[in-house]
Amino acid sequence: VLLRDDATGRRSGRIVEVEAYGGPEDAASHARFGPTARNAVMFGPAGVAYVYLVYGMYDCLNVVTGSADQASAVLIRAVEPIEGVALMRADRWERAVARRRRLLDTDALVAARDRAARVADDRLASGPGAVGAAFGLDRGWTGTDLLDPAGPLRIEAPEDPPDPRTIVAGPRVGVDYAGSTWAGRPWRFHLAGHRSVSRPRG
DNA sequence: TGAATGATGCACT
DNA sequence: GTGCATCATTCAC
Repeated sequence: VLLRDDATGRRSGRIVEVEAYGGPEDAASHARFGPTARNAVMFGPAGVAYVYLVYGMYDCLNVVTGSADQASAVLIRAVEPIEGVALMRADRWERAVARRRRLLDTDALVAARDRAARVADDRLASGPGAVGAAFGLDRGWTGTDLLDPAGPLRIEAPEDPPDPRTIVAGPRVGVDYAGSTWAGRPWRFHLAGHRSVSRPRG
């Protein structure tokens, strides 16, 4: 369960989709160029957040895993909202407006807001960029200890863990640039048929 | 129902 | 200068 609990309120959700990224040897990983200013936390202790900006507008949350020399991480790709749905929806909408501030006149804004309001609660955090938006995260959260039971952003074990047989493995999304060997590794994991998964058919 | 596309900031070569 | 661990919208069928 991913949980944000701070002055902004409390929001939580079940993690239903992730991707594993290896260290420098993994051609799809941000660690592939070795340590840099952006990925430095990947080369540190496990359990801390690594948030990066992708395509100039989406903040994506990773959990650093393994030892410092392994420099591996897990991308949180989708969450099923449990608490704080209204907060998630508000933050998501706020970002959508910021993203399109130059494009929309009043009528288009109203139409976009109506469409956004129709997005099902189940799908507010269905995708790595959507997780970042729903939980109000940005790169400033990089370095946060996600295992601190009193921290503002953390990961906890669910009371009802999923049956391992319902977990599906498949290739990672959007990493074709890494070449077939690495792009083909089945390192994306999601709950079979879950409504909050980013690509139910993937 | 699915493919194509534009938006947008920055890490990296 | 190139291209990205994405998403929402538009347009084709």
